[in-house]
Amino acid sequence: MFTFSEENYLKAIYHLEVDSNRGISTNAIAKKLDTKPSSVTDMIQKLSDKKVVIYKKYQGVILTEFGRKTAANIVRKHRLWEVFLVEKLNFSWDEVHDVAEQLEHIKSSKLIDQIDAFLGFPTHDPHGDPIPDKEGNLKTIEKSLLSTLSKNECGICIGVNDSSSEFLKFLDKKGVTLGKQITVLEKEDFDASLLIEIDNIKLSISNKIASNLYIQRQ
Amino acid sequence: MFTFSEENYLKAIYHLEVDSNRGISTNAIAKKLDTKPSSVTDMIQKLSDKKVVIYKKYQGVILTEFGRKTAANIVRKHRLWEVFLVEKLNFSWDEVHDVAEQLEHIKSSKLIDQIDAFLGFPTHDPHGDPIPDKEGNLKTIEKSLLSTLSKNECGICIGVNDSSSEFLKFLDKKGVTLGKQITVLEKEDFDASLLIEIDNIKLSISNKIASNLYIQRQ
DNA sequence: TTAAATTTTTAGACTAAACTAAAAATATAT
DNA sequence: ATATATTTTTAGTTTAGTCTAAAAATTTAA
Repeated sequence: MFTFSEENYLKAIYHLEVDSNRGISTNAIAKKLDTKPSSVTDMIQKLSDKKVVIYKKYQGVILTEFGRKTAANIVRKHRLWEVFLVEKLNFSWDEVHDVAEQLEHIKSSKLIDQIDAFLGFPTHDPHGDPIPDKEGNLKTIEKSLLSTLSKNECGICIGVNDSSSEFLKFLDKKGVTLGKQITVLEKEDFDASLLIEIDNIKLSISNKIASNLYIQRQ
Repeated sequence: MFTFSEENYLKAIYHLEVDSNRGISTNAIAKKLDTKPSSVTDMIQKLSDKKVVIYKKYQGVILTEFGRKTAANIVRKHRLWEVFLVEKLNFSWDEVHDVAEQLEHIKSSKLIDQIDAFLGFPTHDPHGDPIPDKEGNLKTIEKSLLSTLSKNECGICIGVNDSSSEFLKFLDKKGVTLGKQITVLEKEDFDASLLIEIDNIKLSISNKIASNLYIQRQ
């Protein structure tokens, strides 16, 4: 069994491993968790004792298979709770994160299995991120950044890259939500902004926005 | 804001105050929380600094108004989660306690308000205990122990005194659940056991059982 | 390839929440 | 009313998780 703190470290390492094939540095973990590198070194020692990471001094850490599964399970709980909050309790997608950060640490396999079933076994959370299955595997779907679509291409909004509250609120305001069909009408050479159509409404969006929205091409 | 540990102390004191009109002793709290009296003294100092209890050395503690409301709110969360687990996630009434002990510490007023609404604003938990409202008030209903009913009296099962897993499983096995109508057919002088009727089935139960079941007289 | 910059670890300290053992206060019983 | 028993508090440790400051290792750059 792991403490809340240990679980948070595992989750951070899990997320950092996604876009890195080398050991995860002490500094990177410290930045992610907003703590000090010396604290990370201490905790890593403990996680190593518990066989969830492999650690050699100055070499960074990688998750063991056991560690990866444990971390995936925490992510699974986080994302299932997010779906629950949005689908059943009328939370908006920018409100769910802090509460899910707490709920992900509740220990009860029956609880999370029942939540899973209650929600109809969802595969993705309200930000479009995939939900790991019980074994820690996740099926990814083909996704492209909106900014990579060419003129006249269209697709379905399936997720966000930046899930900050500000960005999500902005999207809500513009009527951009998961499942919406988006067509690229124009691409502006000058500033790389896009003119898109969504729900028969034309909308001009900056490249920054377009680089943070995932689309499934059609 | 309170730590999990502080919240558990508050809840223990709140429950102990129900059947006591004097200060709650260090020993009583230690027994309730399965800890040592010296640990209780330490924690009480801290709770006193935080203005949730009034404490004089060797005199026990009482909750302040603020403390009482804080504690009632934790109990409110615990009981609402219990209802949720039973009504929505198919938990049986003997499985909910441990999970609710964890869920009661989740900090989000929106979450608990939405759960409340989602459940249709229930007034009692699956063991028949009343759910405090947002202000910490609870409306009690007229309840009697089954053992106090006379021959030929009847009533509705509305709660339990002992909510141990063993007792609740026993009741399930015998078909005794909340809302069931129970009629006392016979009272045995010899051992104070009862012959009752429930769902047209006759059942003989010991005095110990009858002293742990709450009934609303009809 | 050596000096400078960066990263990482070590050492020592702090806080929260628990513990044990012993001292102090209070309650009880003859 | 005093001795005994019980309860409560104090004093000193322990562990988890964090911190700062300084030392050590590694990386980068001239």
